[in-house]
Amino acid sequence: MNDKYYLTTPIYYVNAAPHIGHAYTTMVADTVKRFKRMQGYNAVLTTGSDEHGVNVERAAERTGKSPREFCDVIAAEFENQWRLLDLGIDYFQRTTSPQHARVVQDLFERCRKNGYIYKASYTGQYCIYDNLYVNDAKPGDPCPDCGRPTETVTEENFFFKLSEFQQKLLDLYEREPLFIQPDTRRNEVISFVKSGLTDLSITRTNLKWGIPVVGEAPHVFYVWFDALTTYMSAVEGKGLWPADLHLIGKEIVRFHAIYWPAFLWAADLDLPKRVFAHGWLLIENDKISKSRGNMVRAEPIRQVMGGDAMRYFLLREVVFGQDGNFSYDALVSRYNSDLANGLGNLASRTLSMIQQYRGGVIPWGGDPVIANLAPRVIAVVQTKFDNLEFSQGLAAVWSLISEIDKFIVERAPWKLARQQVGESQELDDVLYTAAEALRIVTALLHPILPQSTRKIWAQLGMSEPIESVRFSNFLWGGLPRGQKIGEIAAVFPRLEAKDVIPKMRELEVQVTAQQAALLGKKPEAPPEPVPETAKIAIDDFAKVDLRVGLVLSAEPVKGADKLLHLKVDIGEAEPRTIVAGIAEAYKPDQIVNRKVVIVANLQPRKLRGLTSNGMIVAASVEGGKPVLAGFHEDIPVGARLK
RNA sequence: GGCGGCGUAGCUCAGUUGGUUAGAGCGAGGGUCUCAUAAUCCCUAGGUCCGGCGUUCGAGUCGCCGCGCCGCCA
Repeated sequence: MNDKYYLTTPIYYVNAAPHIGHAYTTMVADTVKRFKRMQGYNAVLTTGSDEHGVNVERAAERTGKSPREFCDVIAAEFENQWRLLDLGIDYFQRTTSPQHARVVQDLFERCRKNGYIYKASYTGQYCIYDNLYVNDAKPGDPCPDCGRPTETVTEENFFFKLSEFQQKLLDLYEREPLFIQPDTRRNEVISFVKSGLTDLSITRTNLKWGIPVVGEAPHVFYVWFDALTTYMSAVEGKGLWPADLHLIGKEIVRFHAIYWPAFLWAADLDLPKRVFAHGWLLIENDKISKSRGNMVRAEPIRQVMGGDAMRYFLLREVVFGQDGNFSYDALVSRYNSDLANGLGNLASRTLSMIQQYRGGVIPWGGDPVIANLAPRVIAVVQTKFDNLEFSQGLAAVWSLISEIDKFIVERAPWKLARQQVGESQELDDVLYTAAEALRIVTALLHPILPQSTRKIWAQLGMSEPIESVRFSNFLWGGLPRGQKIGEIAAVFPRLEAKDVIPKMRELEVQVTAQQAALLGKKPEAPPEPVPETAKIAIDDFAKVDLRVGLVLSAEPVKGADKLLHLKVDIGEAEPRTIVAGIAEAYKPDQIVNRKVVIVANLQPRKLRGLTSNGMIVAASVEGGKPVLAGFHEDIPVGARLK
């Protein structure tokens, strides 16, 4: 088979540096590409950057660069991110490429020749940030999407006769249910189109940073006519159009499912086969946004846990098409339970038994149970991945891993090795079955885990590169007998959340600062690193004896600027001696006679020769002075906090 | 306000065209093996399937009403 499979990601707008949301789409695209290649397709992947528009002009101005220079920097940042993540990008198309401009102009001419373009005057409210006209808005109204003020625009535009395509679009959705997926998006699109389509303004005269309309200066193409066309211009003359799959985010469904097919029809060009809109990645159940300070980048995760860990998490944990939640906790937890304990440990135990019991040479044998199960899993994975149901496909692979682990325990090869010295067909059967199943699992996971499966493949001693595996000849028994295994090393070492998460957070701050500099933004205060504290049970809390205390006396501690020596009555026979690090915030007379909160069962500790029997509770922010906890209503000394 | 979707064990979710004791993974508790990354394997969770009414011999699974959340549109 030598059929082509052409897929795309959206082209990313260069007003922001790449974050995990961009990486998500692009990694999924890379996964699909690798999977399609395993099916024998000549799979080709395009991504790129959307570089025109007022926003970019303004952003460039802020950095003192020309728009072109500014775009060069940010586009390079995206390309570099994809290279670091080892994503198989075949074409990186920039809307500022001259070759792209030609294709856009050609598309326009075709539409015009066919009578779908006309000139008209337009006055309306327009949001320059979202590149959207705001229907029914009055001057001064805010943009319903971003809340920023809209601008009043009056100009002569070229319009596209979108209204003529209403029925044709509805017929398309009816005839090709897969054209726009998942179903919720499809329903939205259908109901939108049914409600009626108005013609679309596709040029601007008040914009300089864009592709000129030939012979119609000062008209310049405006966002969607320009941006969507990259999917074609990237592969112009390569025989790859139409695209087999456009992967997009749910926020741009309308443009891909309505505008794009209409443009292509108007120009007598072929339509893409399939548009799939995924959901948003939420961080702690919140939309990713700079203002919320919850930005997560791919780079810290890649550096600390590896790109494969991130890919696995996103494809397994998030149902593709729905919104999904990202958290470092969940990432580490998935990594340990599935990759380290599951796949990694299976590889480790299998290979090390072959090493110990058979001198590192894979014996010949078999077991019908696993041998029969494996082809079924291969079939399921193909179906699920074809439907972009990655989490379900992965669940199927892990069900096989679990069966293999079970099989190994039932047969107890370590016992066979002890009982039957030397040759033993039964032991050979178990070892071959485990190794062959590992080979199958490894190859199946290659689209998801390209780097680590390459390592396991080498440890199995396979001579052909894993990239050359094809489903067409991917059968049980393909592991050659007598093959010498490679050097064994843990592919997914267990990771401790408490070590790894702070490391990623630290890198996150660094990367954020670097990118801010790149975008010419003044270094903002680093987003408050919200410490992620582990959840505790109520019993844990009950261990802490918190009491209401009255400060009887306070005096400075000699030789210590920060410490106060306090006597605090907490309802016991004798007042407690407590040494507190609050001298910079409170003078002794400010604190005497105040009711405070005391940790009464803290281990005594010696400070500057004084023994402190407890701790005073205060709140503080990084670099700020402590503020004592207190009460608004009166409460007797000695009362317990619970 | 209109249209659509969702609400199932602590967490994340499966639950086909309505049918015997409602499932999986993770987490938690107990046990086992020892090849392995303190990994694996086995056992254990008794959850008003958002609430109410209805259709039916029988509803998590259909209908209506209500509550809550979300998406698209206005």
